[in-house]
Amino acid sequence: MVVRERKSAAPEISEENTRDKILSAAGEVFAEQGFEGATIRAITERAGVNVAAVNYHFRDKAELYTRIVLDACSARAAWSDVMAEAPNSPQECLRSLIYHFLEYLLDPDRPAWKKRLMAREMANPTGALDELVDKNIRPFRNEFLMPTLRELTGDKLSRRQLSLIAISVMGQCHYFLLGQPITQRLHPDFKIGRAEIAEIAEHIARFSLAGIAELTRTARRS
Amino acid sequence: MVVRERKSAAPEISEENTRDKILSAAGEVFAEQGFEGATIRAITERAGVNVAAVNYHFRDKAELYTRIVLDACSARAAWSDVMAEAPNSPQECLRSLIYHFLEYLLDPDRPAWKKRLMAREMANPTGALDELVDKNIRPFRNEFLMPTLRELTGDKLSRRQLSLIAISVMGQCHYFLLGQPITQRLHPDFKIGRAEIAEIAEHIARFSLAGIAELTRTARRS
Amino acid sequence: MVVRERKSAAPEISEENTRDKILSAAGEVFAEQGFEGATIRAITERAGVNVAAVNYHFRDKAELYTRIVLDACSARAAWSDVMAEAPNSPQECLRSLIYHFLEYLLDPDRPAWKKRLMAREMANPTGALDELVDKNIRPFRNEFLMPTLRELTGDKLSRRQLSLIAISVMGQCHYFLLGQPITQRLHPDFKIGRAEIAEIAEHIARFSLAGIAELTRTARRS
Amino acid sequence: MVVRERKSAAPEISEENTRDKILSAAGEVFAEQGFEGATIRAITERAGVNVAAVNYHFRDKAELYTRIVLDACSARAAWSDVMAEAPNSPQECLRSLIYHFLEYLLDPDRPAWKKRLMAREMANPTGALDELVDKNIRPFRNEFLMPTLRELTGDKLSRRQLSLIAISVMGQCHYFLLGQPITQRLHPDFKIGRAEIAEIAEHIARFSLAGIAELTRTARRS
DNA sequence: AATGAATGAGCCTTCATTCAT
DNA sequence: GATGAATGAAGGCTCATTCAT
Repeated sequence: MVVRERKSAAPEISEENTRDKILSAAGEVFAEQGFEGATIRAITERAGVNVAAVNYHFRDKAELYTRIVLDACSARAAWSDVMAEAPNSPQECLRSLIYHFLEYLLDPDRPAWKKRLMAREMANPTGALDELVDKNIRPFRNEFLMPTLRELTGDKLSRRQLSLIAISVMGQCHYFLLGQPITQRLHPDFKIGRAEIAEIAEHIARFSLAGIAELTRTARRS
Repeated sequence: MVVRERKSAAPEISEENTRDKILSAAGEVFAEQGFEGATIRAITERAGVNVAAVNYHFRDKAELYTRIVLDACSARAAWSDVMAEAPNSPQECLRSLIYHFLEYLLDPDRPAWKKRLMAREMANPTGALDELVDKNIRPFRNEFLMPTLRELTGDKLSRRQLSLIAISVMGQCHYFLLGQPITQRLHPDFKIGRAEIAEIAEHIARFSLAGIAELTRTARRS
Repeated sequence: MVVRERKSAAPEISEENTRDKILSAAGEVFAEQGFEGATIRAITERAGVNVAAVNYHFRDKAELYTRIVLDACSARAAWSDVMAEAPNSPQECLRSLIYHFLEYLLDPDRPAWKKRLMAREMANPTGALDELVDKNIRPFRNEFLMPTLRELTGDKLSRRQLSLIAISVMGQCHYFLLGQPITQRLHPDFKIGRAEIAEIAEHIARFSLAGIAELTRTARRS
Repeated sequence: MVVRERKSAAPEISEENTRDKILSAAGEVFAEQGFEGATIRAITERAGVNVAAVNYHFRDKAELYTRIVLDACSARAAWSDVMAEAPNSPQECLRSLIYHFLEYLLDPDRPAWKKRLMAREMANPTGALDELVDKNIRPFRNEFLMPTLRELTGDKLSRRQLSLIAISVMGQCHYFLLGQPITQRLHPDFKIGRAEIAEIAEHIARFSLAGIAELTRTARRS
């Protein structure tokens, strides 16, 4: 379809090579259609390359998919860097954690298909999820969220209760990504931009801090 | 379309008719493989019936899928019936709502594939989600959850704030279904039985009531 | 779509490429079985190529059929070229027209299946007939036959009468193609070769010129 | 679809039985779609009967088709009856023959699908044509048309020439049936009712009588 | 006589992949 | 590195037919 003519002897720098063109196109298509629904032809056509190119550059359709999902789900930066300037108070710390976790999930600067793909992978794991959890989610929980929660609750709560609280916090955040098909239907005019992320983070933080405080208070009584 | 009455004198328990055999088999296959991944042949083979049977009893692969998803996602009873014995205090009412919503999502008596399928459809909508939201989710939110939240907060909060609270509540619940692939990886020994549903519901209720109270209190001050 | 150039040094005569193999085979099969009766498998098997080849080179079974029918029905050359050396007298002109029209329909050098296919399409239109009429039949009638008839009749006859005469002339010719199943049964030993075409054309010409003259004469009297 | 209730104990006379309903419906469907294109389901649905009824009353789809084609192609009455009042002059006789042959082919009182089916069978014989030719066409030609032509031409013409004349006459007539797809495209507003049949017959008669006379005259000279 | 359910064969099409260049 | 052509394996669906009632 799209014929490209090489006119200059010197290879043009701005011209994406076939491999990259495939990666971009495949990300969108996989995000829209899922692994089974996407076809190699749809990908190569959108990329403007030959059908055989996928099998040439990547071994497989599956191989290409894995490569793309892993890239889409990898964190921007290590949590420790993001959290560097975290304030002293555990309340502020949780607020910051929630904000950055939300931003990790919903960052409007990231191409939409990456978020879509991550949501897809979370609901329907194909193997990339293990790596995603190991590299991003579990460190966030174990090294940042849980310590903060412990600090907030003293040693009043059992591990089980702490876990439930962690789930409550992360669940509220994740829901904005995973539950999007539902929330979009319930609130059709609810858009998520940079401002909304801040608003939502503030809401979740206050909501959760109150819940944590309450659970801690009642635990003290028992 | 196809109405069937069993009039045979001897009640044959183990004998299913073709239509039902297809429904059972298709549910599992769709849950395992998704709509695109499932093949009619896989379904009919597992059901032990002819390939053409799907086309005869249901019009389409898509029609069969829709029928199954809607059935898998439909609430056992109308929310109004479930809520009949709801107590007077709005706090208890919210507690009850959360419990029943969680039970709707996680009911251990339901075959596992139904929950899997519901999660799949929510993360990866195919058209059946619209009906699912219209019939189950939206009524729950608009006719039960929101009124209770309004009662709990008086008229102190804006619609936006109420919506965020509703999302926080539903998000915590939904996360136990949608986020299962993640929670299973984070807490490998976390099983969800009848007892856990009660425990989780109680946790979410207390956590959320505190959050609601706090947001209401701070709103009053302004 | 698919442009192909043979650049190989050795002119391989017997080797056809896949596309051409399909065209040959499909022509015969369609002529024998009709569009509905023919199966892609029958075509590809006879062509000795893969089933998917039809879909690759032509989009559809329907597309392939259309392509073949249009090719089978297209005149060897434009009528204007054929008529270049037409003589001056309108009588001779009509004679020539009839001959060339008959030759277009019955040309013994054309593979028999092309004629069969043309007859089939004329009796059982599938959409290709529209184009066939527009490109071949209507120009012949409007630009060549009708002017000649007008010249032969002066302005003595109404449009309706001229149309009927045109139908009489074309009907006699067409009948040798369309009515072949009947004429073969009535005259089993009636073969149509190059000589017969000339004989038939001469017959139709003399028969028709007399009819035209008679109709013109009686019209003059009124 | 169409549920029919038997209310009266006595079988109603006006109610077509299943067999007849199939015959009516099948005629139309076969005429529209051809043998291969028609489906048993289309027929039984139009007839308002069960799918299995065709195989029950007729053995086959093929059997049903044959039955219908034979019926559609059978002549209304024997030619000898139709020709009873034929006038003495051979000219008038030919005129009458042409009219009745045209009427046989185009009779507006006959359901349109019968004509369509006959045309289909003539262009694309499936076996019923043999009987059609034997019973209707050949007798017309041999016992009525040829004798009249012989009378008109004396013994001036060879058998071959007489045959060609017969073909010219019958071809003009047949073309109004077989060539309808073409004539409709060339003359979109050309309808064939009872009046047109008379007009066409008169035209063909005068046209042909002149042709015959001319061929006879020139033959005499040689 | 008539029917709803069920069947197996087969059709068109599409897909991921490979081959020759 | 990159491509157009070609392939075999299914896949969804439809069809004529038969079975049990």
